[in-house]
Amino acid sequence: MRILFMGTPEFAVASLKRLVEDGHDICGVFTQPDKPKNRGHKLMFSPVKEYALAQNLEVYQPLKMRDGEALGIVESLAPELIVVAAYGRILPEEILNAPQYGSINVHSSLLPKYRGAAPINWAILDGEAETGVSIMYMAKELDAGDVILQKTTPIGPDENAQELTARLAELGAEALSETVRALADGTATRTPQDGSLQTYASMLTREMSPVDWTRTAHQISCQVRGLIPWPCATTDIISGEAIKLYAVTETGEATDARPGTIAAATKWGIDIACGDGKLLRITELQAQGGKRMTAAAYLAGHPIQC
RNA sequence: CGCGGGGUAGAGCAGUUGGUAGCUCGUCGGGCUCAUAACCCGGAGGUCGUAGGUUCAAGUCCUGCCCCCGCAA
Repeated sequence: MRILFMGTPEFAVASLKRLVEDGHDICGVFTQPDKPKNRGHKLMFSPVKEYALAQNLEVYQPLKMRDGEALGIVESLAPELIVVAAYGRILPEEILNAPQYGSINVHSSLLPKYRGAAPINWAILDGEAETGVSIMYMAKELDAGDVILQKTTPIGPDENAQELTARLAELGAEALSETVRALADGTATRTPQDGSLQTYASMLTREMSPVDWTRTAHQISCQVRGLIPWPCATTDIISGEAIKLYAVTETGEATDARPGTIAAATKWGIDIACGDGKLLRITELQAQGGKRMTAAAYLAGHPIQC
């Protein structure tokens, strides 16, 4: 099939890669304009652009979607289908409806739950037991289109958002592959979303970082895992300054220590008392100016007396 | 030239007013123990990121470069 792909971050690369490997004719790739990133304001290509260039695909980076230029490109490319995966822009209906098969989106949640910008993170933050991917038609309203195919996967007890994102990228690519095949066969179905069940996954912010140790060990674990790799959960009870928490485990051990106090600091990690009287063990962290390291390594240079 | 922090033993850190480097862990050897990522004793291991400069003397002051981290985007 002749497909126009739109996507930006690493998550989208898996889907584009799968379409290429499935032998589809990728007539063009839309991705966000190069922006000054990182220190020194270096101009960085998006992961999708890097991959597309390596595959000798035509890359387009329109600044605006509604000034007619983008539509002009779409019409000239004449795709049979548009596939969008984390493109990061709202597309006007003229573009969505241009291809004969329409436009479909790879979304990393089980719609109608977690519409919006950070579905993977919120699934973990909320302590969901499972999540998944949805392939749906794109509608005017964000992430509200009819669903074609969904795939479900359990969330591991120690899995963080970064790891889950990588898995869902693959799962999404798989679902996308099947969907495109079904569309071509004419066997694809479409199921309207039950709007009454929708939830919204808003963007993450720094304000979500500080850990409130009066919450339960499990809730805090979800917070830590859900905010990886950004903005990360932080706490200042270890050194007085904000330290990012990268990995924790629920030991299940009970403690009578006051929430937010360090119960133990060993080579296995730093155990902190939580609001439900259980211990949460910090196993990986990052101090200011430092690199991410194990709790044991941190303790070697920052002895804690408790 | 966006802002700031940092590069010292395998890892994490300290290093005072400039006088040839210490700590914790690991590692190696020995001991103890039914046993232990436990404990005791002993040892090895560093051209202090790199290139110059100032100085009788620089990890410690000055300059260029490389790399890392955070913020911001």
